[in-house]
Amino acid sequence: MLPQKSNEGKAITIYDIAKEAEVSPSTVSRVLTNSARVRPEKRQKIEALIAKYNFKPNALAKGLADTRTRTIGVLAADIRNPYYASLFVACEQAAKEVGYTVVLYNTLGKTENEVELLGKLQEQKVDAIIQLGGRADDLVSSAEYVEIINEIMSSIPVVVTGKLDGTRCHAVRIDSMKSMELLMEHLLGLGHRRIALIGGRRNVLATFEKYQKYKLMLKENMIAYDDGLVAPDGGYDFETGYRQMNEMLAKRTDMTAVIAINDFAAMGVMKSLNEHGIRIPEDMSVVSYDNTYMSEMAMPRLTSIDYNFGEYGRKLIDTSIAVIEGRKKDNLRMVMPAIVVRESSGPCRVGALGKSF
Amino acid sequence: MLPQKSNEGKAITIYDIAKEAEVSPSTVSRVLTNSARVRPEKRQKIEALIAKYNFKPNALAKGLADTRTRTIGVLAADIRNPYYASLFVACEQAAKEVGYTVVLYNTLGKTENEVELLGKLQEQKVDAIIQLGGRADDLVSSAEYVEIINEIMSSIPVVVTGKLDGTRCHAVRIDSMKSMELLMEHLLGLGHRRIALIGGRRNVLATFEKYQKYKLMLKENMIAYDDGLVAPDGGYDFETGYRQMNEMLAKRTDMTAVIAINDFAAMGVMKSLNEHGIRIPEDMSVVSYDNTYMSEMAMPRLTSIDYNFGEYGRKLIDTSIAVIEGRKKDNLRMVMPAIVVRESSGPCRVGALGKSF
DNA sequence: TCATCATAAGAAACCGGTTTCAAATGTATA
DNA sequence: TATACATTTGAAACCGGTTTCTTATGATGA
Repeated sequence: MLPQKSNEGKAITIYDIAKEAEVSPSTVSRVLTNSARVRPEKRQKIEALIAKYNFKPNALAKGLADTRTRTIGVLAADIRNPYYASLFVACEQAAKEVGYTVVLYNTLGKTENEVELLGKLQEQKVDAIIQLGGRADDLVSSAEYVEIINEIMSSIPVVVTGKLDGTRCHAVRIDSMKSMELLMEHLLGLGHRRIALIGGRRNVLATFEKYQKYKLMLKENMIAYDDGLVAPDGGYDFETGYRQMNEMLAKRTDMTAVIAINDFAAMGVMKSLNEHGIRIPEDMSVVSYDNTYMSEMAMPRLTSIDYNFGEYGRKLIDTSIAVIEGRKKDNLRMVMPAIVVRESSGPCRVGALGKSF
Repeated sequence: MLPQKSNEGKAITIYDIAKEAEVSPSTVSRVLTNSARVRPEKRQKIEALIAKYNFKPNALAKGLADTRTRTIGVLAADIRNPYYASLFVACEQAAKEVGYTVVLYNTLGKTENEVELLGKLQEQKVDAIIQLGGRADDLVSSAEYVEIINEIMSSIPVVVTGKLDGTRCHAVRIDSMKSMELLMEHLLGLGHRRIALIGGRRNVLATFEKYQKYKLMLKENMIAYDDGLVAPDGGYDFETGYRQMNEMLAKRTDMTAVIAINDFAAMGVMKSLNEHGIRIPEDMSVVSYDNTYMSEMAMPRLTSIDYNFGEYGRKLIDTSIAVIEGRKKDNLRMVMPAIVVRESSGPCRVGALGKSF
């Protein structure tokens, strides 16, 4: 019943347009890409037909001919994590602004997926690859992995959020040292001296750096490093935060503040504290990293480190394109974190005397 | 220093392999696609070269030649929402199992983005498009939108999670009626009779159906419908849950249970209740939809409706491929919800007498 | 009016695969 | 050994664009 468009089944091509406009395909292409002048009357006729048929040039053919797809592949550890989701959306937005498209694949934390998906991105001839998390965030990466990345980099530039010694790939990183400095300054300023660290694995670069900075700042403030306040390596999830807080509370209760490795872990920490009848922030301050929407939803709302995803995404895309176009860029760019203070952190209520509960 | 692979700069092609193996490109293609028999010794030689160079056939060229890309485009409302993220990951997994790839675009809830991205998917010659949320979930869709979808459907099948009257597109939907039935049965069984509804917009099909079922079940249980217990149209976010609960509590406090439209809204509801000193579940039961990770993190943990994302994703992909391959399939498939009971819902402690706080 | 030069547009090659068609090779049968 | 038939294989066309090269057209100046 609907008025049938003439693109019955098969999609229409540049040749169809050319025929109807009585010009050669080359001319249609020139109008499409605006790569050369075309006599106004022909241009108009062609543009009218493009509009009439809602013609969309085949991106596959375009990519084949161009050897440039204007597509950037993004490999994320897990898009269900709001941290990566936010960063991905930021990349998507930034890419759009400069006429690029991003395609996303999830590695789900498995190295074999990572390798397989890198291969898929190569097949698809993306112009660059951005790695969000994954193996490239490790403190030291395996020789095999480095070799794989190096082979890919012989044809496609790779940008990571960590670092990859032994490769020439570019990196955009958050200044983890600075982020720990912000939290520690905040807590020390509130009078806290026994500060616990919950969640994370120190074989991840960003976590390692935080740990280092934590120790450094203790020393600078004449506070003895206390290994019992640092939870052993764990994960970055709710369960880890909950379990590690429980375990620590079973051994001691003299800390007055907790730094959780991210919002997920912080939620677990808060649940544990809650179940122990420990009030936040009166009895214990809780702060975290990432400032996802969970920071706002927590009760009380969480003091957290914000990364400015918009800027982060823009820098990732920007760097990728700079490398694609062969413009030289510094191999490492930093994103500056900021602290967002909310109600989960408050003045230390404990004297030098001891615990309050 | 690394031993240089011979794919200096340019990626190697089927022709390079053919030349070195002293066969024609056709033969290499046959080995690649396993589409015809090839003499074992040649096959072996070719396979050795493919491995040696880690050769990856150009997906663009493949797609051009095949007019089949084995790619399904997914248009999600917002991947930062764990609901869509989980569903997307489920699709990704299901697609992988059947040799397909999915590509994701975010509409961020804007119709103009949706239209633009649909166009991009057409350009990329995806074999099918899956819409997660967006305009296709509306109770009634605009004529222009229907026309756009119809035009796309003349070349690419579209599968939606809502419904689209006036198009022939397939749908995979959650049985919203059933999901409300499960929650109501649960609450009624616990003795609740004044049950509030928070969050959501009734111009969204799934929300409308829940509302209808809510009214129906009240009637079946001889409970008078009370408009004051149903919050006006709002959003699906934390802020809406918080605000609407606050507003309702300002007017009345006689309800004993709240059904939130999703976990985000439920978190807002819980915050509001918390600030009013209303205990969960002793004073008020709270239940919700989606069963995302927030259900587990809430304090107390949330009773929520689980959708089995794995199954949902599989059905979406399955339907898409069935349509691509021209196998007839029922136009509508359902996903059955289940209730996960946790600590946020408990027996109604209020007699017919009145409120408890 | 004719030579000169800039501009516009078409023909054809190319990107890297797949597939059809026909030819070549090999095997089985008479 | 000749014939028929099944396997393998290569040549060439094709998918739908872009781009180089060449030619045709139009404008400018002498």
